[in-house]
Amino acid sequence: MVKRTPKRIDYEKELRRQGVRITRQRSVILAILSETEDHPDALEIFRRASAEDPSISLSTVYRTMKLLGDMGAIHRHAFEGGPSRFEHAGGDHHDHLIDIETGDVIEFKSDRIEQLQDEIAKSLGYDIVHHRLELYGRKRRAG
Amino acid sequence: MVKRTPKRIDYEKELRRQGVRITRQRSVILAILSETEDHPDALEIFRRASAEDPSISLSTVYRTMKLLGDMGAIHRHAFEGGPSRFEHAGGDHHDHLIDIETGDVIEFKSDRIEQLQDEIAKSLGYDIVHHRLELYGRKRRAG
DNA sequence: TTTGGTTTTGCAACTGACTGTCAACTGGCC
DNA sequence: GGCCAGTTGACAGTCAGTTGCAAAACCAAA
Repeated sequence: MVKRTPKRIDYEKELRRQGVRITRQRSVILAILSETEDHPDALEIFRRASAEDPSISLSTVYRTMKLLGDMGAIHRHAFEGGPSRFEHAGGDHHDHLIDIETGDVIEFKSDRIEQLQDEIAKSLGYDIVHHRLELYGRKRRAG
Repeated sequence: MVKRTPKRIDYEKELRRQGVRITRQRSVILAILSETEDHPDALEIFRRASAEDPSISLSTVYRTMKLLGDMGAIHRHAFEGGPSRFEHAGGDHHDHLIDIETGDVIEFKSDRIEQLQDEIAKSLGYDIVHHRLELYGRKRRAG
């Protein structure tokens, strides 16, 4: 497995090209998403956005996350027992290991697992459209 | 991968042994769970239970699912874009392939994938407590 | 078998995470 | 700068599930 390399993307240009109107609110949210390395939920994004622009509403955050999800600019993850968390879609595909004690999310990738998934789906007569692989674990105590 | 063998379990005795009071409602729900081969959600269980005992309430279904989940008698699956679905915990561990057109759930198992997951977690300094692997796919059109 | 004291239940009100409605506002092509 | 479809904030509504409470029901003990 391989840790993903951070990557700062210029969403605005690309989204504008796709006909998306870039409002002040969207601009603020996009900046937050492109800068963050973690996986914030809507409320956290709202909090960070409010610091930039106190007039922004939570509805707008939700609407924007939905829009960006549909445009493929971000990925939504519904980890167990919590609200959806988001990340920008810039990097290459990866899965997640969630620290059940801290909620931290670690990204990993395994071509071998992906390949096995394809084989399994094929043997059952299916084509995979997408998948979800999440490991929930606890940090090993040293010693 | 291997399809799981159906298995009818006597929950009542085991639960009673663990100090769980077996009420009329729980008995009905347990019978439904032990007989079904699919992955019903709370509302569907409620519907089936209502046929047995019209006085049963949806709250009781939810409460019972929570209790049985905590006792380890059933597994709860929160597949994408829908309510939790349940299955009895009798069989051996498996993952799920969800038909995105019909909602059908197919069970599969891959020791190789499990093994790779363990290796990945270990290499990241974690012990896996549990995991979630779901393939979302479309049936391949013959021809 | 009756009793008694927890537990559990049904109902209804509540919660969290969104989604929809609508009048007011505003990007961005002209 | 003007226009106007697209977007926003406020807030009501939805959906899945949880919770408070008085009444009912387990089931261990007598």
